[in-house]
Amino acid sequence: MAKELTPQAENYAQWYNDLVIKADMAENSAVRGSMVIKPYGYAIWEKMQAILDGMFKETGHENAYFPLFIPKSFFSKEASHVEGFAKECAIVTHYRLKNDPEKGIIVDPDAKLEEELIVRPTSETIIWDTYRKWVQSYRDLPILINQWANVVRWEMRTRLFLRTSEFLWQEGHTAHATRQEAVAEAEQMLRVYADFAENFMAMPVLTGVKSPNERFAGAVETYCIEALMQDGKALQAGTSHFLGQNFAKAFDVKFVNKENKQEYVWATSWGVSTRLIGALIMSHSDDNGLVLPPKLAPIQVVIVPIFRKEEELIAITEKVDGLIKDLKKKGISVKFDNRDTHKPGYKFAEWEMKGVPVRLAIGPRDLEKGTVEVARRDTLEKEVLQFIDIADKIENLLERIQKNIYQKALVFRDDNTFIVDTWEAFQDRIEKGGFVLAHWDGTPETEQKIKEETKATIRVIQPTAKPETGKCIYTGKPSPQRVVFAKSY
RNA sequence: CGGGGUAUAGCGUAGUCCGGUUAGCGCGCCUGCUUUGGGAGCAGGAGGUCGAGUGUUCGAAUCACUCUACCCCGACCA
Repeated sequence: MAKELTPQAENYAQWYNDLVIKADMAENSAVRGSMVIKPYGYAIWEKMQAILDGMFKETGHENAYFPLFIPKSFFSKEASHVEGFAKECAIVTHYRLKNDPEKGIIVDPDAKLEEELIVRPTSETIIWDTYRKWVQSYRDLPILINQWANVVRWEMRTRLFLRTSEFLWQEGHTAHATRQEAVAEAEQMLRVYADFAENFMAMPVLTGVKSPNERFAGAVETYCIEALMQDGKALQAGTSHFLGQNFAKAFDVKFVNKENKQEYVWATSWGVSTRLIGALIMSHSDDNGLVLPPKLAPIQVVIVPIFRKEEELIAITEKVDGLIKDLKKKGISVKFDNRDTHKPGYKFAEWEMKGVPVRLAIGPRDLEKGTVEVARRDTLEKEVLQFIDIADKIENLLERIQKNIYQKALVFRDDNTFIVDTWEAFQDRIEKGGFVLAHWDGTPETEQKIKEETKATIRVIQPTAKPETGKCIYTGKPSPQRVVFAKSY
């Protein structure tokens, strides 16, 4: 009973923390705000990486790697970019330590850097400084590059996966000859993210653009996918930015177009991070632990043998050997948990905590009857099935689980999306959580005031199929469309 | 950076107010036997510079001062 989670209903934040620790995904490290990602958590990240990486390559991108350190001066080149990141930068000032007879190891004051280095909070500056050298003609464009990297943002408060001082992510940085092409790229990558969120993470997302207040520092337009967590708070799960010519101008990246005229290059950047693991957890999991969508589960099927004697284990092993091969042939990852150091009940609880989608239990009784017990993690249902054709049945079940948890999350989101027309109803609804669709007069001032009074921000402005005019919830001024408000992570 | 709190074995904690033998308990860990279809039982065992430093005292986990780290609430944020 050592591994009980705080129930969600009692304290959602505590539940989340307990789960990350007890499912063995990550733990806090000796460095404030930085976590150790443990093998099981990292395996989930590797699955995400592999799928996203494939999608990026499918859309024509290549991977490259840029330095961790960025000269301080680079940051001052794009004004709003500096403003956005200045308050959360780690800075390298020295390059050597020395022994001090009194204080032990100290920073060698003689080893001060001429120019301090910033540990990258994002790589636009160093990348655009590099792109300058790569681009002369329209024939050099587009540049479609992604990098998998770690970045550092010195956050005041951190939470495992959701906000850590150092985090892993990917950042795409593209350069284009025209505005239209860059906008199309930013929109394309938003669709890639939405596709990944919905079809792999089984997490429904709203897509659209950010309000000016919430825009990325240096962007002309920020597109985002926005998900609703089980506690009614929104989570920004991925962003794609149309950067206009801001960085090209700041770093003087020009090209000669077909008409032999100098033009600044158009840019995009886009990223998702290990925060997605937090999103995954808070989309599907329950008081028994993690619930993973089959497409991202490091282990999709676990087989727990039930045995007293060595001979029984041998018989079971023989029985499941073919099944394991069949499943692997189908690309399904299987773990045969034949440890004799733990009892079946312990294993059941452990794999439940770790969110393995399908668990098979097989013991002497099953061997006699030619059956196997199949348990699914999402519904916690168990049934005894004939062993015949079991690999096909499991393959089918995994697909059903993937669909079911998406459907469940979708219903939850729809049940927690509200249309509100009065300020009183708005305040009340925001307090209770969920997405709130309301009219807004379009000004940053109003958004700011709403944030100050309710802590809610505009999460996303969705593209409008049918514009619905109305009056701003706060000022009563005319509004062209509803926007999505929520309290967020 | 403001406000509040905590620091005792791998983890969770009792003891601190009111100083006094060997710092107690649960989980986990190790050994043995019995167990194994939902987190096993019994028996034995190992494991502690009581966050760090200084002071008060015959004597400090306990009192005083200083420092450090972490947690919670705010402002900031993927």
